[in-house]
Amino acid sequence: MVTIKDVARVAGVSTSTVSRVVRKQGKVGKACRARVQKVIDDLGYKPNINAQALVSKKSDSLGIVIPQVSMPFFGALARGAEESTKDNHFKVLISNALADEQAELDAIDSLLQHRCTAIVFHSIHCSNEQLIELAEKIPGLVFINRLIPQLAHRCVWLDNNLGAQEATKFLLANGHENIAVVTREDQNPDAIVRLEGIRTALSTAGFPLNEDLLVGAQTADMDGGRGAVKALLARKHTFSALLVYNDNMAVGAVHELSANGLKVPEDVSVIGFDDLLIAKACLPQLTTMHYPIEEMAQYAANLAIELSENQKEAGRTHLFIPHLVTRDSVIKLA
Amino acid sequence: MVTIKDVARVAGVSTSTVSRVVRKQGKVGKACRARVQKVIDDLGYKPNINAQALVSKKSDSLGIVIPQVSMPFFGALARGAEESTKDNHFKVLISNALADEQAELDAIDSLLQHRCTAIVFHSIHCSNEQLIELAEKIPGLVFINRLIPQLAHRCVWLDNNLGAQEATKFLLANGHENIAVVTREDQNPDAIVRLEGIRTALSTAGFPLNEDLLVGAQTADMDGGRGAVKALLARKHTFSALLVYNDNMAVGAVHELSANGLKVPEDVSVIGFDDLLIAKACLPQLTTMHYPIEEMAQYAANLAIELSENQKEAGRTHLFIPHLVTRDSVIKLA
DNA sequence: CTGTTAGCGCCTTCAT
DNA sequence: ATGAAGGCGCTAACAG
Repeated sequence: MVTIKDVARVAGVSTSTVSRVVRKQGKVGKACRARVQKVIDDLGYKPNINAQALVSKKSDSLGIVIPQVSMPFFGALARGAEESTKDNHFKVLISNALADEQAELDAIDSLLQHRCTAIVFHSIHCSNEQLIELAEKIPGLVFINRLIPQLAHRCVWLDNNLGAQEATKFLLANGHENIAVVTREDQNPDAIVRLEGIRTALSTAGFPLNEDLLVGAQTADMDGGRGAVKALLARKHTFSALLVYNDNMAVGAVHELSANGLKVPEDVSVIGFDDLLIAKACLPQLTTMHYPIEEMAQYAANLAIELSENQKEAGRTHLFIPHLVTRDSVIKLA
Repeated sequence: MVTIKDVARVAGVSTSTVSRVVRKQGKVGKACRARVQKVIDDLGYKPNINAQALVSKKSDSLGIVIPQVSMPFFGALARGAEESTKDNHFKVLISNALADEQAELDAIDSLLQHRCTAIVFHSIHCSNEQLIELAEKIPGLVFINRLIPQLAHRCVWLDNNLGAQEATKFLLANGHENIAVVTREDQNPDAIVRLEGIRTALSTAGFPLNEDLLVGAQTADMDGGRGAVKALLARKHTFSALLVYNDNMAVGAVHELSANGLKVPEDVSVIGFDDLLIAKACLPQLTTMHYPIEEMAQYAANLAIELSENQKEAGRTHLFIPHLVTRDSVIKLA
């Protein structure tokens, strides 16, 4: 590997000068700059990023901590974050932390060891208190998909309540009154908020949620959706529409309905949440709430970088709004 | 950030000693080691990875270059690579390079600047010559999903020909003789090899491919699949089964067939390739060839790390074999 | 404008 | 078994 010294020697200047032309800052004579640049090109010199990070006490990496890159939702998140690094030459360091609280903490730790100063954190296991403590230590830490009241200006999140209301209202507007709801069984905060939104919209419209039509899924994937619908059908209550926590579960729901001879949307309308590829792959294509996770991640990444560079925290809020994507899984009732 | 000096001072030893206990190598007195370790724990000392990389001239990062993390196939690849870092404490540095040759080269460059010595490269734009040149410079560079004959021991790839034959034979075994094929229009090497496999299997069985039943898709996604089937149907030839380049396209194909009143698998059987989540989301669930990309990536990552550490190249070959996953999109003809 | 001088945090001989 | 010294590649004052 050719170093700055090699360039300096060949160009007949000091390393400082080379450093200056590399980073295009500081005053360098026109002729001199050209000469050095030529040597740099000729030798194919590339600065050692580790050395740069060492001396400047920060790296040019944006860290992101998510449960799993391979899950489409988080893949999209990673993609969005990466998009924001196109301009500034940042690299994305991904830390997967699916397991538990400790895994998340370790992931952050590892990023810190790399002197990552800008981090986007999608935490599902840590407590608000823990996150607040972390945030104090790391100015460039931003939370995504989570609202921590005391740290609102460092959180980029989605209005799940509004989204759920919107979805509900759409069903209502299409004449559905017997609406079944598939939520998550676990304590997932998003699930709780969405369910609240659903209840609100339903009550407001004068059709309060029939608790017999509420089922919980054990897992937030297709299997979970199938299982929940199976349980729902076993109850033998009638419903004309199904409001599902997310697209994966919704697809599972469609499968289970179909396996029971119920056609979507003719017999049952289904609406999802997220708008992942899977929603378009489903037949009928799923009507769903679009979750702008890529944009959110890009925004969060920019925010993290900004915060890591200028300490001052902009007082703005970072709330995103989902919107309805109408496809083929919801039918208008006569 | 607490440094090695801080630990040394508090523990009353030299930095060398601390360094020794941190890396658990070299001789250190039992009592001394315990004392130092305690200080390390108390202070929460974590070595600065950039400094380590600088002095040791290599980083603990595994680089991977792929077109896009957000595409499920590559997400799975990233996941596999990451899996291999669980043991050794490596971190995964992802470089997305979708655009072109230059983007791929830049991605490698950037990894090199980080002193990544182990790299898994999924190249779709570079020429064999370019890759061979790179491989000479980077001992820990491994190619995935691509066979470069001169570099076979550095390539981890899939037997696409065999896979395509297998898929074809399965259709044949189910009584299908009029088999339509949806391939990719571009010069994608995998597409070429798979098509060869299909031709071979078909000819061997005595039903050489009817060229009228061969269509190319413009893109390798759902839309591409739809478009290709649309074109195929316009030709008004009969066929009982559809062999599609990959799952995304196959799902598009199912949609287009369905839009034309053709039911899968009753009217037309469909088989895909990859076995992504989307194959299971499709209704009917897609019968497809499982592409063990996660295992392959994990293997490739291990190989890259191994090669980067011990120069000697194991003379083994790294060929993976896809296998059939039978689901609901293929019917047995009477 | 350009060069000199000090480190950044860590590891690696080489002494002791 | 432990410490001292030097240097990895680069940048940041400070001199000229």
